[in-house]
Amino acid sequence: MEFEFEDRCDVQCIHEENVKEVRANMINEDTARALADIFKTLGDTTRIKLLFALMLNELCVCDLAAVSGASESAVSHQLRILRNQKLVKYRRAGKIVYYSLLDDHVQTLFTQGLEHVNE
Amino acid sequence: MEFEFEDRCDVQCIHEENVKEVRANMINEDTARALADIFKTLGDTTRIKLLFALMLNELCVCDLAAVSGASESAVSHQLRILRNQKLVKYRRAGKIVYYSLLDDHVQTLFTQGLEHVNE
DNA sequence: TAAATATATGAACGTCTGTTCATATATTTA
DNA sequence: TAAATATATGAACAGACGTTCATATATTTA
Repeated sequence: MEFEFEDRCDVQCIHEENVKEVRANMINEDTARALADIFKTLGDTTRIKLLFALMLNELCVCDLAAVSGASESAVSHQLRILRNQKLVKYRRAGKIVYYSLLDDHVQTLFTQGLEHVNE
Repeated sequence: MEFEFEDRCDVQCIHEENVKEVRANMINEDTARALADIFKTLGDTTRIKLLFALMLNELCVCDLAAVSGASESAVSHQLRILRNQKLVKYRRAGKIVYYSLLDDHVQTLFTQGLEHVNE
């Protein structure tokens, strides 16, 4: 009884038609989260620099630290995040690990992002 | 004296040629930050849902709360962030404020992002 | 096999972020 | 003008995040 009308919205201003239609075509929870996760990964200055550097060349962790200005430990931590998001791949050559972009999605996203910035 | 050799890197593994070339073409600090800021803005599930809903229709705050599942207050806070990043615009009609996408950059970025997700 | 080197990782710490709750503002309606 | 409605905003709080420092792992070299 307490929640007899729980399915009725107490807000008056809703445009039912619009809401109904949007709801029917709405992005689902998982997709929204996956999308947010990629953008979240791209939403950090250090990672932006790492990815931008890798757009120019395959580089080892030391090199990445040098060009990004972050410590090697910080870079290593961030590279793990980029690996988990399947944004970079790596190959080991002795003691050294070389990182590179996994595909060209990053390039495309950067270009689109910069287009938004430059306006 | 203390920092007599401060410009010499104590790391041995650096590939000088690569680093030099990458440094010369590196993204600058401000651009990296601006880029990170957009992606950071897109890196939240609630904001993803709001933007996705607005891709489908112009909507008021109440409607956005209804379709996103967030409270009206939370939506209002997030809309401010989207406004600041110039991702959405709004028009007032009496008591009601209608929001819509400012341009189609969001659409493009979403599409690219989803392409990365679906692989 | 021991030392050196390159990278990775866990814990700790301060900062940032998103939500909630209370309240303020703006507009309409009675 | 007072009450109601739609939205906005500030403070507070919990949780997430990025860095640092110490340490572990992997590989090479002596």
